[in-house]
Amino acid sequence: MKKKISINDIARELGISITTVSFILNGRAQEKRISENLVKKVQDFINEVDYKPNSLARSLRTGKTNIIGLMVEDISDPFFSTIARLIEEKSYQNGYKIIYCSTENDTAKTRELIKMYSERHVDGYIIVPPEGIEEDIKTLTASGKPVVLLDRYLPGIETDTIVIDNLESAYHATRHLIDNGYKNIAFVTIDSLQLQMQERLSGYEKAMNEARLPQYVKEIAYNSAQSVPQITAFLHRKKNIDAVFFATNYLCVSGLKAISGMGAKIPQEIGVVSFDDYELFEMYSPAITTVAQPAEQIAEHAINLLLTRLKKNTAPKKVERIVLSTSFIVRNSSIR
Amino acid sequence: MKKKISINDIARELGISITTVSFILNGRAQEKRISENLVKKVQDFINEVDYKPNSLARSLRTGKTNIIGLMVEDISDPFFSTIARLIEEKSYQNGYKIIYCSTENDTAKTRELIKMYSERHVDGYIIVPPEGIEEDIKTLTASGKPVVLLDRYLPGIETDTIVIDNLESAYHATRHLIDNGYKNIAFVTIDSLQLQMQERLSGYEKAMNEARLPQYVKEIAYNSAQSVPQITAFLHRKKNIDAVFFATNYLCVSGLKAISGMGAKIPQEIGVVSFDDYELFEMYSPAITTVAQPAEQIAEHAINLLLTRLKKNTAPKKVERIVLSTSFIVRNSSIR
DNA sequence: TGTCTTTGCTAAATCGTTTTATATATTTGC
DNA sequence: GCAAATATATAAAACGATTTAGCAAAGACA
Repeated sequence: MKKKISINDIARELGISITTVSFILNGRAQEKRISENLVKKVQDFINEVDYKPNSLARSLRTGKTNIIGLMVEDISDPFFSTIARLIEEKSYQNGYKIIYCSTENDTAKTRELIKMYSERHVDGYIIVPPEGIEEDIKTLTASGKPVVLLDRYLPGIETDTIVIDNLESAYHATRHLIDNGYKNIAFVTIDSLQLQMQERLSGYEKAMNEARLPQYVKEIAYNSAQSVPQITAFLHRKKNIDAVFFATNYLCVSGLKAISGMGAKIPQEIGVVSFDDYELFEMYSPAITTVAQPAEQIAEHAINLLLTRLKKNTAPKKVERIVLSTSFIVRNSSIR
Repeated sequence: MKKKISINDIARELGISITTVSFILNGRAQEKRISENLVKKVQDFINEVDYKPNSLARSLRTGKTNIIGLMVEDISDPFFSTIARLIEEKSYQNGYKIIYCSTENDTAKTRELIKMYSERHVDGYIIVPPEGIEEDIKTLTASGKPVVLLDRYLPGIETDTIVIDNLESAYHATRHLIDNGYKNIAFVTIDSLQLQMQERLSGYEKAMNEARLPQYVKEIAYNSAQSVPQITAFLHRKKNIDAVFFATNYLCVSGLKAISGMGAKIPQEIGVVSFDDYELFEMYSPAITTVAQPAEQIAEHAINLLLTRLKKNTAPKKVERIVLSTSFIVRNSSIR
């Protein structure tokens, strides 16, 4: 249990002041006209004893922690974990650490987590916001901390946001089913007022209206343990449905269980398309057609925006609102 | 950008000393004989202005951060993310926060991460250790920080460890294939000296030896992008193989791709069993038989052990070495 | 009345940094 | 040769908490 060495020890050991050591440590030696001789001596000593500044003390003094708080819906969801990994990597290269957590789309939990992050003095936030968190985000930005929102657009919040073109993507996916001859296409989504979900619905509606086809929308409670029986019941009730467009990957997983449980054949008896790609969809038989979000791009934009805000402490001149487009991956489940 | 309130502000505002405020804050009012009157006044004020102590300052002074560092192999692997979630939940209930990261089984990266955690002054560690990290772990425990190791046993390291019974589990899985009439059973594993992998191999060997059956072992490099073609080539070369036991879930995923690419029928032409359960295995056709690790138990034991060490700052009297047993989930892929 | 306890509170040191203001030599300019 | 400029380094005040040691007033006891 050896004692950690401090800047004081170094100064005492070398018979100089801690101010000098601090300046050298922070690369301000030249600016502060410390002789090269002394700089070398200090650096050598620091290397020798493997001294690392105490980050707590430093943060306490400077008010910066070099930590970014990342809040996604569910870190075990492949879509979000991919994004987290990419953001983490980029942050490290820029001297920032990431701490992440899952909101589970729970407003109260998210509120708690924001509070916790703020108590830990993170320098900036990247958040996939649940419903009803608007005020907390506002408080955050008002406190001067940069915030980048992902995946969802919150009307009335003046902060950088990165979303995908949900309406267009859903429209395209629905059209694909229509073009493959499906007529009674259902849209299975979650019971959420989140704008991105509404837009996916609008995309579906637009395509169906254009084609003058009947619409079947089923809403499932988020995180419901009953999603499989609920979807099964829905499909049983509407026997003429010949295709389903699932609004998220986990809904589709439940849907596949339901369809398989009913013994229906994909794609002959029922066509399937899902939002958000997933390894399972590629390996399932038949492979599932999906709308894939550009995870790399999302991560890239998010961290770049945040880093820009962190670098220049000036208030953002203009809020950025980035809309990315998705790619549509056609697999067997939607072709007949 | 309003200023945060400090303990100083409170003391000044109420015309008392910060010492008093601090005592009340830390629940030592009674012990320190602060009058109930004053306690109430201070607490009311604190609630009113929503004061939160600065955690950096507190940690700097106390040397405790109330943060646990969790390092798993890959946070996007369902096995590890499940464990992470469980550990996180339990920690919160005990006033500890978790920060986690993925080692990717990379020794150098892990070393970096340990250093980073140590610089952040985490109070304790839960680590899934890669190969060659023994010395770093020793340094850690020597520095007095409690460390709990998961999933892998490191010989010669005196610290609490939680593992599963790899040999017995692998033996059981192999026996299952033998009992189902498979004769030429291959074992596909990673090229790692990690003890848990060696034990899985031993379990396979033991069962095969007992049954006097020929052994086919294929090692794939960890994180190899070539795992699918490598497994394909292996199966092509050894045409008589009629079953494969995969040592990890990601190897099995690659294996399924290989088998599907070759057009072989599971389980008629080739039986499959995997270590580590995965949602994909349940949904695959046919569903894949697996050895499932007791994630809840692992998480529970890990956090309990660590919390015990953190509570009593006394040095551990005796290191705990917990061996948990797995459950074997029989699905279609291994029955004929 | 004088001493001893108890009650109720606080001053000041400390954790390990950064940063502002300042001190002391040494050079330069003229 | 003297003032001004420059080079080199430092003392001390923050940052916001915890904790040790101790002080004054009031009550208890003889």
